[in-house]
Amino acid sequence: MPELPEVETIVRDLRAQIVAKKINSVDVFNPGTVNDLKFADKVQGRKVISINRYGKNIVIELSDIFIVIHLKMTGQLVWRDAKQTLAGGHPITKVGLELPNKFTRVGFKIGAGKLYFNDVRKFGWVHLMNSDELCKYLNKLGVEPLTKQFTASHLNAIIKNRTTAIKKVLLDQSLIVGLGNIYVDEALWLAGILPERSAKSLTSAELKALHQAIKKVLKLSIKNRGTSFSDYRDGLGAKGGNFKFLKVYNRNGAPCLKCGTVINKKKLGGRGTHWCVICQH
DNA sequence: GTACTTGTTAAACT
DNA sequence: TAGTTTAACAAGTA
Repeated sequence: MPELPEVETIVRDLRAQIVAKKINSVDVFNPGTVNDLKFADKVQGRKVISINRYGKNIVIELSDIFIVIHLKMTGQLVWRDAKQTLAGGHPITKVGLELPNKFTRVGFKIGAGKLYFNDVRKFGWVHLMNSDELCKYLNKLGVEPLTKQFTASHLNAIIKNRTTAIKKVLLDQSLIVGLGNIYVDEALWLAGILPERSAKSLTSAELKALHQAIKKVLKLSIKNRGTSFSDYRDGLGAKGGNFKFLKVYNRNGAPCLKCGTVINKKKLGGRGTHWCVICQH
């Protein structure tokens, strides 16, 4: 699922393709994906000024308005150049990779290429916001974990009065942005902390370990261009390479990479949670 | 037919 | 009031 590393990868890919180019036309294939009946009319003819990531949100800045995109679980944002080639310039020869397809919800013609928003489950959205609406929306988000604002003491302030499970706190986008089910499990394994531990019960040493682990797992995945299980694709339609670097997520039944004990899986807060009974306390 | 997958939020709690 | 919990959303896959 697209979490911070995946969204960051997409934004970097697209930045090289769409900035300073004009949006020539827009096709809204699924009206429920957008928030404005005149979405296409309002976007067509404008130039892309910038594209940035805020948490798991993608913000495309136009002259006086913003396109805000959330991929939720199965959303994709894929660029196709005029030659309709895949990442690396390879021409599309495989059936099923043509775009738009039946899951394409919005299509943009930008410069000489096309940008497709695909989403199997229709959870994702493409919204138009003015600067006031964008500010109000972004103000609800918590700290970015890869900025210098995210210090160990900041993390301490977040967890110190919370009795709920540390995993749930880390998933709360109003506290810390960008972590989803994959990287929370990875960070807690790396820090040696049980996902169900009460947030406020963490010791000072555990807090520091967790702070470092969060940054480490996110940076590793960005380096590997994100984790692809099924739906995630980068901005050019290719899979990410971080799957084989995962230490616990989706490794239930396999040996722990620290101690060899079989990795467990159970539901916590309605989410599949993976952990090692020996290494995490 | 049923269980399962997850990011976010609204609503219902304590 | 603030923190916490749960259900709901959607739709394809196993």
